[in-house]
Amino acid sequence: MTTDTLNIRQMCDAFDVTPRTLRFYEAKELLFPIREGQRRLFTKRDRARLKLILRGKRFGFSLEEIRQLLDLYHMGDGQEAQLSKTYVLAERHLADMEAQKAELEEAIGELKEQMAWGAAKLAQLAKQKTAAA
Amino acid sequence: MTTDTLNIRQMCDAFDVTPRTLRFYEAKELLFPIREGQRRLFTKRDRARLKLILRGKRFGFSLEEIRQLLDLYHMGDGQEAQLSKTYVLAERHLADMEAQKAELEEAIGELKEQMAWGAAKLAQLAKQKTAAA
DNA sequence: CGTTACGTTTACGTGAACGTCAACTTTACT
DNA sequence: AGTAAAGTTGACGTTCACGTAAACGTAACG
Repeated sequence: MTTDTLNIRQMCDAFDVTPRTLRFYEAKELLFPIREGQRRLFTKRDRARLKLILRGKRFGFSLEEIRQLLDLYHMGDGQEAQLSKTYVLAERHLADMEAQKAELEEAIGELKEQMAWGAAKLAQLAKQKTAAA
Repeated sequence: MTTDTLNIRQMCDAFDVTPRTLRFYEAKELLFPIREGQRRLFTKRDRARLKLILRGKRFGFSLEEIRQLLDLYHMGDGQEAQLSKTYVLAERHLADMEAQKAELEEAIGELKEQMAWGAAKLAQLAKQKTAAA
């Protein structure tokens, strides 16, 4: 196997982000690449985290929210207090996502309705054109 | 029936936004309140649009994207060219939302897995405490 | 008629999430 | 040894989506 770590360019290509973004995420403590001399090397863990970061962004979470939530996916074998605190956060997060899913389904339904209406309107216009010919 | 329009304060209370936000949305041509003298009056149409705006925001769309999409829900009886252009945009929007829904379902699934793991860990810790007592 | 409440415009400020540029190292060739 | 490529650290700039403060209008109330 190759080194199992990616340099910044490989990481950027893999996730379609800029170096600036990765450095920024590191500064914000969302990623923790190891260093080889002065250069960053992104581990498997960083890749997993970045995937979650980008997903979180798509769902409209801020980086700060995401930072908190990342711990959910890295629930180490900490002490009970920390673990249960994290668990509570996860519950909230889950509820939020399920609410969003419901809203999304509603939105999709409504948009489809509108589109059906538009399609009908277009068909009607097409018919008029045919009749006129 | 009362006037069927809301002043800015009523509108803010109804949607939990600030006056600044409503004025900002008007400046960005997302809302078109009518004027009574110098004051804004928000119509039923504005309420429908604001609902869509806030929904769009929750799904991570920018205000500019939302502005374009708002026309989808107000597909007037325009001419065919405009109507079909709008329709195409709607198709893209729909595809985007369904992709997001899929991603969301995946995320929910993964989070649930993590939570199950965390719950097990917590149960285990509780058991240890019981045993120690 | 003053003032209080509500709204308005104008304008500058702010936090988040990067973009961009300059100056510098380090490694990799030739 | 020279130089190009890739990466690094500041540091300032930018866009979006508003917040916030100042100065003003106006309609109603005591």
